[in-house]
Amino acid sequence: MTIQHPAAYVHPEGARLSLHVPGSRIQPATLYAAGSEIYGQGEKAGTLYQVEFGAVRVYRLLADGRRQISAFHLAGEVFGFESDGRHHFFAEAICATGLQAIRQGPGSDLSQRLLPLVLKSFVRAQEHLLVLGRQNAAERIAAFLLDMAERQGGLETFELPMSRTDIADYLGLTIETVSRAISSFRAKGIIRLRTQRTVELLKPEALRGMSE
Amino acid sequence: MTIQHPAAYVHPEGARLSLHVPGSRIQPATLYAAGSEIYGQGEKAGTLYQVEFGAVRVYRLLADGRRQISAFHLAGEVFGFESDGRHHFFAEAICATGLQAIRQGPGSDLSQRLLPLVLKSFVRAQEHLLVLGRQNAAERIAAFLLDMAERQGGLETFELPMSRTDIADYLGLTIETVSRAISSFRAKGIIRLRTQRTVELLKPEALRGMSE
DNA sequence: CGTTGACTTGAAGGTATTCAAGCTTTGTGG
DNA sequence: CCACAAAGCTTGAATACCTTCAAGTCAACG
Repeated sequence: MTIQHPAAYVHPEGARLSLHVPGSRIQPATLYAAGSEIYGQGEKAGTLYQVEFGAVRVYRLLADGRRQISAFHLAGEVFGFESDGRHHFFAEAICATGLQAIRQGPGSDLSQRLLPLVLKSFVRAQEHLLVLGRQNAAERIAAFLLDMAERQGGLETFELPMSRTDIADYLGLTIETVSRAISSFRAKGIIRLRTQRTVELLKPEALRGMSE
Repeated sequence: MTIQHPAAYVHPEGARLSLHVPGSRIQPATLYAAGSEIYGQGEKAGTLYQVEFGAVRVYRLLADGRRQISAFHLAGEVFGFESDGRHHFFAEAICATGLQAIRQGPGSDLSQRLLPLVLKSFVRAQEHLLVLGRQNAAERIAAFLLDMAERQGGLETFELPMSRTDIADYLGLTIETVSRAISSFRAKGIIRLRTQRTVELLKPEALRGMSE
């Protein structure tokens, strides 16, 4: 309902960094600037990506510009799965993001390792269906904040790499409704905002009580 | 929002039929009566199912009874994927349904064949996110009817195996809203109902125009 | 310090829900 | 085979929640 497909920012397409993230293969990561496109709807698929750092949004558009973000991907997570050789979605870097490409050599035993990753993404999507289909605005925001906290190590203070507009398009709400729900949590002493995108969970139980 | 988890009907658990569906392995199918449970949340997973005939709903419940159906499965389709050995969802037969069990022998090359199936389910779930997050009631019903028609061979007349309540819980609406949208399509001459569950598409283009 | 984009807050309006009643279909027992 | 009951579906009216429209505040950056 909100945003036009943003024209890709200028970004160092193909720029390569040598990164040594612990536990990762020692390979160069590709850097994507904030807002740059990783792949687009209709493009040929076949490459998977693992997030080294930063954050990615995967989304789809309706003809009139309404946007649904189906998933955010944070450090460590793998995305880029498609079913018939073509991408059905767009993927963009939300902020400066390093990606490790995983080539799908045909006939490799990669599918053995891929299956659990795809299954995890699938279960996550299904659980998000419950949020979009059956939860109200406050419940959606509560579930979202808890999910973000958990995926960033479970600490009580964490960062939101994405804008309110992104959150709205992920949760099927408007930016105003997102803002109001967050303000309401703040007024009730459930959360505190160190900055607009730094959240501190003061009463996580209160959020858990809402999201189920 | 609607339904309590229905107590499983009496059903011939383990009853076996010899079916010879063309193209399928010649193995006995298990018959499930309307409303009977195939698996439940928390149960040990590991078995996949292919629908021989009938229809299945896969869903999740909130503590207060709100239900979200994440997918329907019709003849030919495979379901039962789970990510960590436990089912996160419930699966029930909607009507009398025959299922072919696919055992996941560990270490088999089954994952090679499974991957495309999981990917297809994943893409389907992601596309449903767009419907739940960004489409209004009429658009949801339009998309649903087109999807049902297509999955039953693309004919202009097809059956809805599920109740209005199931449709509502799949589309994130109430039963009344589903009924009103269908009535509205009927009043506009877009569809005709031979019976309450037999739909005839008079102007499929009109529906296509709504769902994107 | 001024401008731009992101975010917040307020008020009015709209779409879907809730509550309620009536209708249709299906199944069951007499 | 009919009558009745139960379930499923439809329709109407009032309400609620979220959206839309509008204005104002805050933060980042040149």
